[in-house]
Amino acid sequence: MGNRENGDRPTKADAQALKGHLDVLLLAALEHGPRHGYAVKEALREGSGGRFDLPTGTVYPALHRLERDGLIAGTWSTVDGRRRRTYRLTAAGQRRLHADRGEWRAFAATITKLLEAGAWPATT
Amino acid sequence: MGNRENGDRPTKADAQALKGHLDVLLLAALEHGPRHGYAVKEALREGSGGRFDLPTGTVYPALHRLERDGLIAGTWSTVDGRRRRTYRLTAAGQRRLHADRGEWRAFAATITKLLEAGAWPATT
DNA sequence: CCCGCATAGGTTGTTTTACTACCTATATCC
DNA sequence: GGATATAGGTAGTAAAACAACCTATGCGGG
Repeated sequence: MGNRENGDRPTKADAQALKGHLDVLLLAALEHGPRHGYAVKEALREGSGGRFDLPTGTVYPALHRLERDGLIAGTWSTVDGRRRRTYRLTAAGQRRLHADRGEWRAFAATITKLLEAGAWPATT
Repeated sequence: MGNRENGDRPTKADAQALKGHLDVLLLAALEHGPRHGYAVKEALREGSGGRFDLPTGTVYPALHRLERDGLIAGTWSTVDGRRRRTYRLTAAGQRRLHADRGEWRAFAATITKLLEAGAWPATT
């Protein structure tokens, strides 16, 4: 048995800061049309310039979670003998994406303000 | 006995998305002079417009972690009979702050690009 | 005088989340 | 025949933030 030495190879150890922000990215990846799981993973990698090169152990469970919560819907198909689960955004998923996008803007703006402008109350 | 019904009151349940980004905020709060733990917590709350009103169970362990890692240094003092642990940024902490600030910029820019501009590879 | 609140410091235990490390299987290129 | 890319997973671990507790002092209102 075989590819024990292979598995996944994340290489760019940078994506650990995603914590609460992975879901909104996955939803956004499906915004302009359905993709299958592996294609979502690849789109995230390419679209981020290699920054978010996530292992399958991160992407697949996250997609299962989103499907369980009714934000995306998946259907099985077979292409060239390979099983594919193609996901599309549900109406609830679109609403969540819209809301989370606003959340991200506010969140990022707040952190950026504190980090860049040094907008802290007086030290005394 | 007593204040069982009090404890902490986070009110704005918004800070759970901080995940990987709390440390850099705490370091930045100490950039322009030392503060004691409670003052760091309050500065974060006020400086964020109430967005990051973190419970003590989040702030104190995080400060302990930063101190353990040598990024901040704490000293005890007593003011009006109240114990205070005042923290200052170490040289290592300043370097980390500088590095993490750059990390945040890149991270935020990547997510914003994917969310706002829809910079995804073709769905096909 | 006592109560509650703000200040100041914790701790314990839970949950969520991403990651590491595995595993199966097919098609293609060398 | 072997490696790699594609395509799907799972199990177990580690970290981080949170909820819920706890102690203690000073001060203001009733």
